[in-house]
Amino acid sequence: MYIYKWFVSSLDTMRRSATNWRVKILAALSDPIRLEIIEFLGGEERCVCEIVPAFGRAQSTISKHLSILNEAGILERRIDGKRTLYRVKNPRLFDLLRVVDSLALEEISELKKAESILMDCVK
Amino acid sequence: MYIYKWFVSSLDTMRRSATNWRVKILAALSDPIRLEIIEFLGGEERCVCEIVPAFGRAQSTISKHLSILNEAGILERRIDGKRTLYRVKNPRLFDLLRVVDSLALEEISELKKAESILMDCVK
DNA sequence: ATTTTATATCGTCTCATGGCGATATGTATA
DNA sequence: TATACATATCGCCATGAGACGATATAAAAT
Repeated sequence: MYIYKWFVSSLDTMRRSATNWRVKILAALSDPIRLEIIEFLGGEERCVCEIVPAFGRAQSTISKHLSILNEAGILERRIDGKRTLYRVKNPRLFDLLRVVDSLALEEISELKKAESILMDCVK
Repeated sequence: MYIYKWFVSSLDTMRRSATNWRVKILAALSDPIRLEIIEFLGGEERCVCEIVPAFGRAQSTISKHLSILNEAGILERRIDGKRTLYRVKNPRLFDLLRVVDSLALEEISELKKAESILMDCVK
């Protein structure tokens, strides 16, 4: 039953093109809580019981975010007894986030420059 | 009027944290059409009148996608006469997409492997 | 000055997503 | 076996995003 479900869903996923996978990964990353979960994990493996209290959200909410990251192949899930542990699957992800950061910082500094020019005009 | 509007909106944007900028950039990228627009542009500068017919969507739809990419700081807009030209602002973006690709390809090959194992079991 | 062309914006519809409490599932403990 | 614990899933609501036709704006051509 479980295996069947997984098999069907993975076959379904196979049918998606590489572009759709890219979208899936990027969509999984485009949420503030999910980005913070990734930062919270860093290189460590942590159980849900550690992650949930670190964010002021319902357990079901965090669980769903973790599932989204897991299904996008960003996190890896490991079950140990009654606990579930997550970790960032591929450290390349941090390279990706660093590039995003550099783009974001550039954008912010550009806006700051524009703002100060406008401020001078107003004076 | 226009400058005022832009000023207010940029101040508003300034208030967003770096994390929100990251989310904005990633959200702008997490759409198949927008990714294809970026690929279509490549390193070139193209006008909307070239982009619209390349996708089977309404002009208003493409225009909105271009605005989203522009507001996220991914594309740059230049007006020339009655035409509007767009280009990818920062070539680093392509580095980012290449990293996403490598993550996606890894995921796909992992699924293919799992699929073939399951197929063998079924035989 | 009117019309045509190029693009952005608006209003509306529908569908997807995030949030939460409640419930299900599965493991450990008493 | 009953109970507590850890986590995932379900059902619902509210909000947001994408699609599109219609309209607005603004430059170019007539």
